[in-house]
Order: sequence, then structure tokens, then C-alpha cells
Amino acid sequence: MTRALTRKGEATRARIVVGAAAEVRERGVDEVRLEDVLARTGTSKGQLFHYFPDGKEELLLAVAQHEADQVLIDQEPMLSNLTSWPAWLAWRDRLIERYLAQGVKCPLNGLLGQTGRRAPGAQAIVTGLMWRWQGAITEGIRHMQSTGDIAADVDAERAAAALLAGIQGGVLLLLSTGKIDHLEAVLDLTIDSLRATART
Amino acid sequence: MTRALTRKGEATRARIVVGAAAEVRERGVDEVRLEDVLARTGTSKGQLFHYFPDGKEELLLAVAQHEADQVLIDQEPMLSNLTSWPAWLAWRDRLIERYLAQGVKCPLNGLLGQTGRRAPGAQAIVTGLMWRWQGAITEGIRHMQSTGDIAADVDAERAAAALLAGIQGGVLLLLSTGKIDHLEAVLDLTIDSLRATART
DNA sequence: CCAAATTTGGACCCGCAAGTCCAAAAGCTG
DNA sequence: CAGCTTTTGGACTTGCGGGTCCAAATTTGG
Repeated sequence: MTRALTRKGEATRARIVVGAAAEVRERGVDEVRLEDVLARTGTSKGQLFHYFPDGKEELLLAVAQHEADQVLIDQEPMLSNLTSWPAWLAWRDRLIERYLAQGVKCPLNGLLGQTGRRAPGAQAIVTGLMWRWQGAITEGIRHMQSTGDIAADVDAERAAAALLAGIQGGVLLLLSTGKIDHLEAVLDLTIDSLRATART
Repeated sequence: MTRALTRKGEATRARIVVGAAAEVRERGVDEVRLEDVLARTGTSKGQLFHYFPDGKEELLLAVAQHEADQVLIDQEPMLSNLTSWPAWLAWRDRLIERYLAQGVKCPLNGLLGQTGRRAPGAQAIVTGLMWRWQGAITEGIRHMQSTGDIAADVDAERAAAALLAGIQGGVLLLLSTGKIDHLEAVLDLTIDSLRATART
């Protein structure tokens, strides 16, 4: 039953997801028309519903997962190696660069807000992303504590939560105002603040 | 031309805006049906299009402005009087309380993300809100600097930007994950950090 | 090369919700 | 109260876009 999916089928499915993702980035989640996805990917209704029997909802979920994974991938290898201050700054630079380039086109922004109302699946994807993200930051802080670069009495989990929130807000403000200033301020001040703990 | 609007008319218009705002909070911006607003407010299509000739878009813009104003009002009188550490903490508590009570029902969340794409009017409303909000925080920091409670070498504008971003991200994470932890962490750590500058 | 399964194309259906229209009711002004 | 304007109700139109269906083409495996 669930078997099948020729190499060709697999390719088509992937093409649809990627095309839909692009469409979401350009028009926003709730402005996506299936027709446009079909046109962009050179596929037909039949194919779309063949690979995503539950239609739009299932497709958007696949897109969300795809984009969520991408968010973390884009931060590698820095995010998983926050083991020195230069590494932290390199990560900072990567974030700024990435979001500056991305500009207003945030694939997840629709999800973030609506997440509570939309499919519970979307909720899970976003929560999972945030959890992994925060976990990576926490690990970075812990590592810096092990080398004495951050004071041992800092609550790593809590500090990571604050930093993650700052990043999300910074991106949100970038989307609303078009300025990167907030994201920059958060990253610089938070990292400085962590750094300062060791000098006390 | 632009005259008119009897007392009764004014009342009806306001009733529609308030009802629509409630609807937006409950279902999300893009799930709002005009029909529901009419039912809830006991009005008819004729009335809605009479007071909002441009229909849904114009109505939602009015709602956005209404809610944006409310966000700041809800933080008063604390936000405008960040003149002592107890005052800052009272503000912190108000924010936590307000967003905890509000939970998933964020009137602006749809706006925040989609803002770039939606009516340029929405963009302006959000930007305006953020600007006023950040301005109030900046002023609070400056005041604390004048009394020596925050070091003079802190860049007030930049610190306020970071704090505002943290708050936005904290709220966003509250909406996605249902946990207030991030918002709490941001507020506590940021305020502590500002406080620490004076003790150096 | 044949039969079964998968893939593809696209015409068609259908419901929903925004927006139009107009006539009736209510309010204002002199 | 007479004649104007504003307000109200709700039936009707309309277009958009998601989802269905099925027959034709292609691929796969033996």
C-alpha cells in the first residue's frame, strides 16, 4: 500500500515541496494558491493530490518541516560549535548575513503566529525547531562554562531561552520594519553580557 | 462629504470594530469571516460596507490600529514611568500578567509576520507601535542613567532595541509553545544586566 | 514484451465568503 | 410635519480556489 514511489515519483514530490516553499516565501502562507505551485513546478492537480492526498494542508506541513530543517542547517557548522568567542561571533555574523539576505521572505513567519490555530502538526514542527535551536545554544553556553569563558553560576538554559527569544524578536522586527538593527543589538549585547560574567 | 456620522452611526461603527477585534483575537486574521462579525455585533452587510467602503481590508486596518493602541495602554502607567527599579519590576510583572492572560489570542500576530505583504497601512501601524514602544523604553533607560542606576556609557537606544526584540520574541514563543518562560527569562536577565552596569 | 502499478493531465464540480444593490426605516433640520 | 440624509436589512451575484475524477501515458518487474 504505502509502498511505491518510483524514483521519478520521488523527484516530482520533492519538486512540488521545493516549489511550494518558494511560493510560501514569496507570497506568504495564506496567499499560496495551489495553481501557482503547479504552474511553477510544471505539474498538475492530479500529481499534487496523488502525492499529498490531504491536499494543501499536508503539502504545507511538508513545506514547514522542510523549511524548519533549513533554518538550523543554515547556521551550521557554527551553531554546533560555539566553543570559543570567535566561534560565537562567526555564528552571529552568519545569522545577520542570512536574515539580511532573506529579508522579508520568511518561510515560517506565518506559521509562528498562527501556529496555535493551524494544524497541530504545525505546532509540533515549530516547537521542535525552537527546542533544537535552544538546545544548541544551551550546549554552547555550557561549553563556554567548562572552559571558564562564562561564569559557572549562569543558568545556561535560561540564558539560552532569553537569547533565542531575542533572536526571534529581532527577526520579527526585521520583517516588520525592514531594519536589522534589533537583531544586531540583541546578539551583540547578549553575547557581551555573557562574556562579562567571566570578568567579574 | 466626509461629514455625517450620527451619534448612532458612530456607535455602530465602533461596535463593529470592537466585535471584529474580538473575532480576530479568537480566530486569527485570515480566518475572520465578515458574516461572523455581523452576527456577533448584530449588524448587517449593508452597515459594514456603509462604514467601511473598502470592506474587509479597511475594517482590519481599523482593528489593527485599535489593538496597537491597546497594547501600549495596557502597559500604563508603568511604561511611562520607568523611574526606579521597583517601577521596572512592576512593568515586568504587568507584561507577564497581560500576555499570560492573553495566551494564544494575539491580535497582532497575524499582522507582524505578514506585515510586509499586506496593505502598506498595516506596515505603518506596526512600525509606529514598535517605535513608540521602544521610545518609551529608551526614555526609561535614560532616566535611570540620570539617577546613576544605569551606567552612563550604555547606549540607551540600542539597549532598548534589544529589550524590545526580546519581548517580541518572548511573546512569539509564548504563542508557539504556550510557555511564558522565554518572556520571563528575557525580562529578568535583561533588567538584571542593565542593573549590573551600575555596579561595575 | 506483457500485465500490473504508478504517474500524469486537466476538465469539472462546488462551496464559501466578499462585495453589490436597493428599498425600507429611522433621524435630523427648518 | 415635510423633505432631506443617514442608517439598516438582507437577498443576490460573483469569482476564486480547493478538491474530485477518470482516462491516457509511462514505468516497472517478471
